[in-house]
Amino acid sequence: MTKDKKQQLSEAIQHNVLTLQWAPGQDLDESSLSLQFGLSRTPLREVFRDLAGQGFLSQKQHRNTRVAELSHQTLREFFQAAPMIYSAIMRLAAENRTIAQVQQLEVIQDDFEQALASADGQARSLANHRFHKQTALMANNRYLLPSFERLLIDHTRIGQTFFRTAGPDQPMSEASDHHRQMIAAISAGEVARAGDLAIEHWNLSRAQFAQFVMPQSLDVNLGQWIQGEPS
Amino acid sequence: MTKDKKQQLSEAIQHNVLTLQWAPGQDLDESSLSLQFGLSRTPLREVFRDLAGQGFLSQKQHRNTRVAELSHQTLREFFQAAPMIYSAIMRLAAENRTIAQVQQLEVIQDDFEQALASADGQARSLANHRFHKQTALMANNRYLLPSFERLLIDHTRIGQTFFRTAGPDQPMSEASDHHRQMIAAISAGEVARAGDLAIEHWNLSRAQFAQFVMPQSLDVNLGQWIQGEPS
DNA sequence: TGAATACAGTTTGTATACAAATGAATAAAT
DNA sequence: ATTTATTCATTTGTATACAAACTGTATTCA
Repeated sequence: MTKDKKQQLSEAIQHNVLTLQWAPGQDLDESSLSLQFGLSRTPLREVFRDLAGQGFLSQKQHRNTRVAELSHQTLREFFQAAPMIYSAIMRLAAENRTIAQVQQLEVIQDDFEQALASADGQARSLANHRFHKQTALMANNRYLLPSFERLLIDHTRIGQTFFRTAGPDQPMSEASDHHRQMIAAISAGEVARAGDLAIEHWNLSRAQFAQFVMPQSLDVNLGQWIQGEPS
Repeated sequence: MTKDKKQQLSEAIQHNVLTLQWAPGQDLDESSLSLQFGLSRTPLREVFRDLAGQGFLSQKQHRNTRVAELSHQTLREFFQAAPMIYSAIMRLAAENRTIAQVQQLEVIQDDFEQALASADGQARSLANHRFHKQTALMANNRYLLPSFERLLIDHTRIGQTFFRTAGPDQPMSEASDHHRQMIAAISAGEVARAGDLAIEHWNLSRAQFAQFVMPQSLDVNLGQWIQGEPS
């Protein structure tokens, strides 16, 4: 019944990164974490390496592992890639979904709506994360997955502010509406419709990004990227 | 003067995987490799983990590390993702390239043409690999990169047969032509043109893939069909 | 005979001790 | 006073011994 310690550690780190409880660029301490989780440094470092490979952490030779940065350069790259990848994932999900996966997605969406009703920003954001992660699972494409997951990590981190501050009003319920429509399109195998919904959903997200305040207090006008280009 | 052993090991593994000297699905032996490279198992396993994260190797809990598989399912996913990603990378390369990078790309292309003139299939294939890897570097997008690199790994592995068997005739010189046109488009910052060239180049590649006729019904490792030589 | 199980050998995973590298603080020099 | 060396404490990287898990073979029992 005892869960795998490495798994626990990995999930804890992911949670802390996604919720911004660990700030972008923040240093991690091997010895304190290994003490905390009852693991020696060897397996701990393997978890670090995995998570660095997935985009949660970043590592440099002979330097301490840290939470992956979120710079203005990062955001620029984000906007260049996100619409295309999100749309592709949604189209493939509509193409390759199984019935069991659709049912699972509906359960996750129920959780998301419950979270929206609550005041818990982290719960909202993480539920949203899980929704999109499930669509990626349904897309079932090992080549697209790593890029999508990286985008989703940073999307979730940036969206934190939005989910934390906003009440369950207009834009929130609109996002939830989109999710419901996505489920319908995926379930019906409407590929083009699913792809269009991804774009639509994405355009809604753009508004959230404007509220994001850079942790390292870089005085960047996010608007310039948001107004920017589609592609 | 002594190069980094881990780096050497990593490059050797990548080389063996890309050239099919190690067949897809083939088991790796930790102790023999650690002996061979004068490294203990700890750093060796870290290299394994990195390369598994990049798509060269695959790992499962309590099972030996192996060369990443190439199944019929893999190929299906490959065809779903490749044109879009290749095209996006090429467009971004045209958008973000620096002069130094273009010059570097020209050097790589010279190498490629030299390799085509030779009879060395591995050299041809690896030179082609380096060309496309350089375009990905120029695209300068951390989100797209991991997906592109995974595609390129398998593209190179599948293309091996083509580069090994064909002489420097029609399709080969056509590929080289494409490369030259890509350099021109990227250098001139012609984004749309670069994206179109990627699609065109990709359509040429499809012909190469046709040489690999697999039994559609069997989800077998491609490796056993590919490998022609001992050792 | 055949299935299940127990055992042994091999391989993977973890802990820990030690080596190498880094960065900060201090001392020396121009 | 600023720059350049030097030292030392801290942190990262590696080697190795040991523990846990898997695989194949042999043995037992129906």
